[in-house]
Amino acid sequence: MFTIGDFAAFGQVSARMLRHYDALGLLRPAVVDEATGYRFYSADQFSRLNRIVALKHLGFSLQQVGEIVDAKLSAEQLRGMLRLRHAQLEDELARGTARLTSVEARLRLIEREGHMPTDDVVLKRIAPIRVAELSAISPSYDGADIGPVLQPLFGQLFERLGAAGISPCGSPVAYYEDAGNETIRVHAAVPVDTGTAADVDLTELPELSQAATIVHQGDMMEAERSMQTLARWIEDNGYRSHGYAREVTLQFDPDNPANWVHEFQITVTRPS
Amino acid sequence: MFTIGDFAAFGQVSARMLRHYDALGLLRPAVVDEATGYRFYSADQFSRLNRIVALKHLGFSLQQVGEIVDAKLSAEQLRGMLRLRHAQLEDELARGTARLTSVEARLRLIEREGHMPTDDVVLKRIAPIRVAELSAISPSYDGADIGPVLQPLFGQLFERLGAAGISPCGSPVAYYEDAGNETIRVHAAVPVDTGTAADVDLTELPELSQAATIVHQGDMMEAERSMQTLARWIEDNGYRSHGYAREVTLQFDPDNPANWVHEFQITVTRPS
DNA sequence: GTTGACCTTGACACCGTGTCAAGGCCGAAG
DNA sequence: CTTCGGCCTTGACACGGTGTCAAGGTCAAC
Repeated sequence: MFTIGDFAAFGQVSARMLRHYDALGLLRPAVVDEATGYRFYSADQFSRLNRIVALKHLGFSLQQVGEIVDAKLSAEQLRGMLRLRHAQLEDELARGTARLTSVEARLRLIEREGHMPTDDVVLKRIAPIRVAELSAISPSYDGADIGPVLQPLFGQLFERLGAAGISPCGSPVAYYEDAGNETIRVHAAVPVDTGTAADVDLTELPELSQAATIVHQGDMMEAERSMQTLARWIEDNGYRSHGYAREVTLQFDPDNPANWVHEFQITVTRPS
Repeated sequence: MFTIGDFAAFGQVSARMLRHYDALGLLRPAVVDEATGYRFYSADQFSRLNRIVALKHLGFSLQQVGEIVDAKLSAEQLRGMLRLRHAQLEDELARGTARLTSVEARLRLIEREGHMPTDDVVLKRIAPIRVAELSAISPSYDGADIGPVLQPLFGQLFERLGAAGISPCGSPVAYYEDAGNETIRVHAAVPVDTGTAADVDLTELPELSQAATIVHQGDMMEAERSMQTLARWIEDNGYRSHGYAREVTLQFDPDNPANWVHEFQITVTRPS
């Protein structure tokens, strides 16, 4: 017979946890002194304790451990739990390595530049969106060429939507497609949830299951800076960009481009 | 200006968390309507939110995130935190892969045997222990040879300790050393915390920084079964045993060996 | 003016574990 | 026999990040 302290010390668990397991019915002491409430454990309870510890060590919750050790599960169910856990662990590991590369990227960045960036890239999923849009051709990818095409396009779009009594339900989005001959097709889109108008295109922007995004503040003439940050992040963190890019207008001030706020979104994948 | 819901949706955070960040002072809304308490966020707060999200994603706690984004840290301190985090992550990863191999080992075991073992191996650290001991030579490693040597040795040991007025402060431990010519030296030891007696050896059993242990119930004649389980576990889980083994007697019943309980301990290392 | 979607605060829950406090029990030393 | 130190008891609170619920206020659209 062991007192709770001895049992705990030998079993490499805290007495607190043994009481907890008792409360959960996971591991009851062999004997409880009726008068004093003292718990006493027998030597052969070490094997149960070890089962619990081992399972906990695999990352099962105490509840799952309880189900497993009390053999409420068939071998088949057990296999199922283990396989599930296996999948979860692989997932965690993948996330863990991604974290690690991110931290390493940060370290490199700080070594290189002596400080941390103030604009931060985050990875997100972009849900599909129904939009109304107009498009046009721009002679090049240069910001100086795109702006003059895009601005009036948005102007027209809002005008036509207003005329049709449709109001946007989200922030305007611009995106681009290669149109050959060094030119690109510029799309000005705005989310709508319903309604239709003859003179705008209704379409659905597809989901971006993994997009690297960065918030750019200020004039689009300086967008290059943010795009570079984004590109470097993608490379440093072991992703590969997939070309498809969007710009979401979060704040627009016709009088002062310095107040503009955009989010750039680029789909990325992790080559493994 | 965004309401909390919009800001949350776009930033891929829950509104609950935005309120939480507000409470922590981590991200205060740009405007709070005095009359209604409504929070409003400005578009340029997305960059702060993104910094927070990105840092959280590296696994920093909200408190650490706060310190980092509020630039309370010098670049040097920042480097320090990142390096620390880097080390932690590597640790976690190592533990994660160990877990994964353990789960895989379990799966193999269950596929092989159709059920889970009831005796479970756990890895522990064994602290160094001061012991009083006697030793003798046994002709072989065979349990049938060792028992008859070990038993009287323990008898003598306890007798001499009793005579010296010393009482043990832990469970008896047996361990073995190769003594050449196929023979082994058998040690019978028992932990003591103080006192000395001329006719026993006082020594310290060294720490075992990583030992695979299993609890064996019953007669030592069947110890082989548990030892095999242990050996297989060690192999399946990617460790290598290091020869050095101990047997701790957790329960001893002179009348009925079926009631005996021992723990076997073998030092292991993880070759990587 | 009604309705439905959104906002507010405050609270409780999860889980595994540490820690603290107030008090009881036990064994050894005086 | 008393006292003391070390163990035991129960009960509580805390951590952290997040979900969820309830009760009530606000806002915009119809």
